[in-house]
Amino acid sequence: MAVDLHSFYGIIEVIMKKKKISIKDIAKELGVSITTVSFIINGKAKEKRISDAMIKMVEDYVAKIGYRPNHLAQSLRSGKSKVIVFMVEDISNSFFSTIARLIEEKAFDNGYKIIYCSTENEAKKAIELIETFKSRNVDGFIITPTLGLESQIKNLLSENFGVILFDRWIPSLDCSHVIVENEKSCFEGTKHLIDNGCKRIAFITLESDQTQMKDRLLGYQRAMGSFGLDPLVFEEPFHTSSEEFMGDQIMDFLKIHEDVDAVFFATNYLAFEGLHAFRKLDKRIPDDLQVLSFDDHFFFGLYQPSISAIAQPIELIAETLMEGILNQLNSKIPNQSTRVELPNQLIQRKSTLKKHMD
Amino acid sequence: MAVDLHSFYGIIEVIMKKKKISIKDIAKELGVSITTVSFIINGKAKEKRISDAMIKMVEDYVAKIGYRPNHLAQSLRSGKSKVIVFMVEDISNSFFSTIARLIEEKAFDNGYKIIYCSTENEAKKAIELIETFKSRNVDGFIITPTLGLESQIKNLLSENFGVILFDRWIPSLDCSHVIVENEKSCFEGTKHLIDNGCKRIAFITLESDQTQMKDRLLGYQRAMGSFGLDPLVFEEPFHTSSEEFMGDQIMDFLKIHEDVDAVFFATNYLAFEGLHAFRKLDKRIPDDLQVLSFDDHFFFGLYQPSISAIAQPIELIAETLMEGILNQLNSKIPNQSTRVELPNQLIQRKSTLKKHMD
DNA sequence: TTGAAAGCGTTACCAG
DNA sequence: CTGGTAACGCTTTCAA
Repeated sequence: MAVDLHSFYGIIEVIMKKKKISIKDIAKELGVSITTVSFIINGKAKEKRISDAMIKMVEDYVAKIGYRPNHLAQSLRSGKSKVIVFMVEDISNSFFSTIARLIEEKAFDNGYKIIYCSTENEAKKAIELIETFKSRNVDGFIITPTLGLESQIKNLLSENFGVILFDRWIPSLDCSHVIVENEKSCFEGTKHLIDNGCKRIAFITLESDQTQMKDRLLGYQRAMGSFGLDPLVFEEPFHTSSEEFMGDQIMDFLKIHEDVDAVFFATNYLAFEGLHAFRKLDKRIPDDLQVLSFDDHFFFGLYQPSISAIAQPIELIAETLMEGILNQLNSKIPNQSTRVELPNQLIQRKSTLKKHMD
Repeated sequence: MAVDLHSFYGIIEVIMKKKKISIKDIAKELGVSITTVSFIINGKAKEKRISDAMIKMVEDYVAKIGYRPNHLAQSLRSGKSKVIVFMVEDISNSFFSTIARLIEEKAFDNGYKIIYCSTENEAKKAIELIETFKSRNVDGFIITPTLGLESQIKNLLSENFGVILFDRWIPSLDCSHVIVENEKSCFEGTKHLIDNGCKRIAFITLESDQTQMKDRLLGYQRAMGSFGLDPLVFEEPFHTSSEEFMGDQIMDFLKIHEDVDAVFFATNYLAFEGLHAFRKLDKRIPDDLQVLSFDDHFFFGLYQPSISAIAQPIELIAETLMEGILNQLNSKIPNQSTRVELPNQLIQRKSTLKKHMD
C-alpha cells in the first residue's frame, strides 16, 4: 500500500494534535496561492474579482478543516488587534464590573474584544499594564486614571491609540473623558438633607486627589455654604477593608461629633463601613441619623431601612464610552478630545426623610 | 549643513511619534548584530559568553531609549505568551472577582499576566472566547466550565494548553479541577438547621445541571433523609436580576408552603432575592424563619439580622489554582489530571439559632 | 564571542 | 483574476 509522505505527516500531525493549519497549508493543499486564500478568507474575494469556483473551493475547505486565523500574526502584520483594554481601579467593584459587561456587549457587536484589568490605584501597576498591552498592539484604552499616569497617557495619545478616560479625568491633559455631574449631584444631595430639616450634616469621603472625589466634596461644601451651615468633613485616610475594623474610623469620628444628624457618604463602600459603625453606636436611621450615599448599590435597596443614594447612569456611561472610543478608532483624523458629563439621579429611600416640625 | 538621510528619518519619526524602536534599530544604531542584542536583552549574555563591554553598551542604550520588546512578535516566534486566561461565569460576582485578584498577584510574581473574561454561562460565548485566546497563543486557561464546553476543553488538553477547572467540573472529562466540598458542607449546613430545631427546611437553588449545584442539593437531601425529614426543594428556573421582580418567585413558593421554618439557599444571590421576599411577606428572621446561605458575602455580616453562611476558602482556592496551572505550564510531561476538593466553613450568625424548647 | 539567516502566520504591494 | 514575495519584530540554530 502506498502512503505518500505528505499524508504520512498529516497522520502524524493528527495523532500529535499539535500542528495548526495555516493559510499556507490550505494554499498548498488546494494548489492555489497564499494570496488568493488570504483574500477569500478576508472577504475581499469580490473586490479582487476572484472566480466563484475558486471562492467556493477555498471556503468549503476552510470550513471543513475548521481553519482559524492566527490573531497574533494578523496583529503583528496589520498593527491592529481589535482589542480594547478596559482598565479600572478595581474590577470587583460592581460599578466597574457592570460597566465592563455593558461595554463588552457593544464591543462584541462591533467586532472588538475587551480585556479588563485592575490598577488597584497603583500607578506602577497601571504603567506596567499599559506597556504590556501596547506591546501587544491593542487598539484602544478605556481608563480610570490613577495619579501619576499623566505622561503614560500623553504617550498613548501621541502614539495614536484610542484613549478615553472615565469616572475621573486629568485636568492637565487634553484627553477625552466621560464623567458624571459630581458636584451638581452632591449639591442636590446635600440640599435634600437640608430640606429634610438636617442641620449638622457630615460628609465622609476618602483622602483622595481624584477629580471625582474633589468635585463631590465641592458640591457638598457649596450647598452647606449657601444655606449658611458649617461643613463637617471626614476624610478617611486608608480604606481598610478588613471586616474586623470596618467602620472603626467612622465610629471614632461620630463619637467626637455627637450632634451630627445626617451623613452623606462620597462613595458606597464608605457607606457600608458607616452602616457598620451606626450599628455599633446604636444609631437609628433615619431618626437619629439620616443617611445618603453617592453611587447606588443593590444592597441599599435591600438594607433595612433602605438607603437613599445618588445613582450614576451606568448604561449611559457605557454607551458613551463605546461610542467615543469607536469614533476614535474609526476616524483617520487625529483625536479630537471630547468631554461628556452625564447627569445622576437621586434615589430616595427610607434613610432620608422630611423631619416633622415640632 | 549636512543632515544624512538616516538622521532625517529619525527626526521625522520623532515628530510623528509613530516609529517604535525595534531590536533591529538598536543593532543598527550600535553597529552590532541583532542576535547579540537579543541575547543580551533576554539575559542570555553570560550563557553566550558575550563580552562585558558589549553587554554594558547594549544595556545602557536599551535603558536610555526605553526599549520595550514587542510581545506579539515574541509570542509568534516562541509560541508562548506568558498569559493565562481566567474565564468565569461572571466576573462581577464578588466570589470570582476576589479570586481573580488573588490569582493575578500570584501570576504576576511568576511572570504571568492574567486576562479575565465572563462567559455569562453561554457556551457559545465561551467557545468564541477560547478560540480567540487560542489564536493569541495564551499559555493556559482557568475555567468555570459551562455546559457544552466538553469538546472545546478536550481540544485544549490535547493541544497541550494548561487547563484547570474550578467551582465545578466536567465528570466525563479527565481534566484537573479545584472544587469545594459542596455536598459535605450542605449536609452539615442542613444538619445545623435541624439541630436548631427546624423541621420544615426548604432548599432554594437554581435549575442547573452544574456539578456544584447538584452536589449542594445532594448534601441537603442526604441530611434531610438521614434525619427522617421530607425534603422541600425549589429550583428557580431563571435568574431574573431585575430589582423589580427580585424575590417574586421565592415569595410565591413561600406563600404555598406556609409551614416552612428554615430556608437554605444554594448560592448567595438567591439569598438576596430571598431576603427581599421575606421582607415583603413580613417574615421575621430567625423567629419565623431561619436562614442559611451557601457562599458567604460581606453583606451577610452587615444585614440585620446578620445571615449565617457557608464560606468557601477563597484564598486557598486561588493558591491551589495557580499552583496547579504553573505546574502544568512548567513541566514537560503531559498533563496529569489532578483533583482537589477544599473544605468550607460554616459561619454562624444571627439568622440561625437554637430554638428554645417549649 | 559574534553574526547571518531561517522562520513564526499574516497582509498587501506589485507583477503578470 | 491570481501568484510571488517582502515585510511585521522577534528567537534560535548554525557557522564563523
